[in-house]
Amino acid sequence: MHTKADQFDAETAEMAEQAKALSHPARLAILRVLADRDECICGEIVADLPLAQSTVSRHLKVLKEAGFIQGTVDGPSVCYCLDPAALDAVRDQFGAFFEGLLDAAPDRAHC
Amino acid sequence: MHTKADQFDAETAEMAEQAKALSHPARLAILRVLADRDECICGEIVADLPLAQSTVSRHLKVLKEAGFIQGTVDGPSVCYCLDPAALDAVRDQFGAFFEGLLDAAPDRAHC
DNA sequence: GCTGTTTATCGCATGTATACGATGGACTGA
DNA sequence: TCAGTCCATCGTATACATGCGATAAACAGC
Repeated sequence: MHTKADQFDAETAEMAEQAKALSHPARLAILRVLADRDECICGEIVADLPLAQSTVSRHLKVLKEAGFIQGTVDGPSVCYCLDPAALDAVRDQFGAFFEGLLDAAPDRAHC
Repeated sequence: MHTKADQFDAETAEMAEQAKALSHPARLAILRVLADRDECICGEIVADLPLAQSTVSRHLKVLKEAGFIQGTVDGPSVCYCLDPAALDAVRDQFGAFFEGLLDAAPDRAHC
């Protein structure tokens, strides 16, 4: 067996999954490209990254499975866009997590 | 060669590293334990998690290398604590990242 | 010094992630 | 229909991640 993630609660597991989706620079770069450029054609993303087309496609799949982006077929090409609602939710979740840590931590510097 | 992370800018690479440190439920659980409990002895953390001592020690090392926690030797045991300054910085960095995405994205729903 | 406790590290096994080229399927336009 | 374009997936290779038991290193107390 490789991972024991099952033994943690669902919320924690979900957050870890989301962090994992953000844990590769190529995927962060893809998100930035989608936010910055006015188009979202897959081919343009590939052209912007120093990676092979098949590799970028794989990263796009990870981001899609994590819910960060959507992809719609547009004739021969595919249009990828950010999912603002999902990003908003994830931002709130991470924000709440860090707040929870920081609320309890600062007064406990016994180290 | 396995990763091409070198081909992305340092800021992106650093953020990916931090996300990777948060990408396992055991590590999120460790951070919560350190925030919630009034002690931070390694042995207590091990007792709280469904993992072997050696595995927890490995996760602690990852969190330490990412800067999220500090460990100080206290006699025979080791006292781990959150690093509030580091957590604050990471929270701001992630917050700014998501804000940057959301500022540009919402009006671009061509998908 | 010896012994027991505590934690880090090593060795090993297994599963996952990343990358690329090659292939295939879907669509467009001649 | 046929050729060309675009993208996803497959196959393969390699590196990393996770887990455990066993062992080592550091310390406390006797």
